[in-house]
Amino acid sequence: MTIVHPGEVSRALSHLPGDTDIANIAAVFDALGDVTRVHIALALLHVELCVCDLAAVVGISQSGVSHQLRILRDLRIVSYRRDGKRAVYRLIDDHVREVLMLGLAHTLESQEN
Amino acid sequence: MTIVHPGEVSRALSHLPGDTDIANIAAVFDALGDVTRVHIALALLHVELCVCDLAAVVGISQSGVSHQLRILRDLRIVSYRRDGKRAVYRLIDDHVREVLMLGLAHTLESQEN
DNA sequence: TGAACGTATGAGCATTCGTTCAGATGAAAC
DNA sequence: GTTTCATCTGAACGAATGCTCATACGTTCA
Repeated sequence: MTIVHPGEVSRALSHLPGDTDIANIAAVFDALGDVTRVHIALALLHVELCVCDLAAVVGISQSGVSHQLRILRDLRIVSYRRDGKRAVYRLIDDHVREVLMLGLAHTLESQEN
Repeated sequence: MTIVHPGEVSRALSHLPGDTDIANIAAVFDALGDVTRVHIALALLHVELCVCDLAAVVGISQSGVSHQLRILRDLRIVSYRRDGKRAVYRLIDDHVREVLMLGLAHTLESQEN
């Protein structure tokens, strides 16, 4: 396998993040790349919700939601506060909100053809 | 499993896209949620590249790149033009570029703590 | 303290995914 | 036509994923 356009290749390489950064970016998108997890994230776009309410919204077990929330927490997509026995989750910042809305916009656009 | 905050739940539900839309949004993020595919997409941020040059950049076989490009094509993340025997790929629009850069920004921010 | 409730975690299983290998398709040059 | 080269596709296999079940943790209230 040979390089056909060395100039373009080195231009591409020069703007490319390091392997660790690429892996982290992939991890963030992967976290949102699952129906259950985007469902959770979209549900949190405008309100905070506790785990059992999230389970009701997305329609899987409380345990399943908790497992997915761990992934979203680890990737700094959601955060939570304790309210007595409850854990109330929210999106971590407007940055995440923006990504979600771009994703939504992208799929709505794609439907037009 | 019971609903604890009916008001918040219905607020969440009222802003939620339909199941099909949610699945499509998840599919788009999932497409970018793989190291190889996001590597490809990031390589295309500023240049067009043919398949074999992409293989050189991301470091897997040309066949593997082609398989992943199919997924990115199907989800309207990349498009391509033919140049003789070659297929030259590019990001489909600035929308996608914006999503990628938000993802990059998010991971760079997360590193600060 | 002990019971009750919401949440988190670990194991196990079915399913999905990404890769390579081998071969097919299609375009250009002879 | 045939050869060559770049790309695409299908099969197959190991690795990773998401769910449920059962159980543990931690907080509240009696």
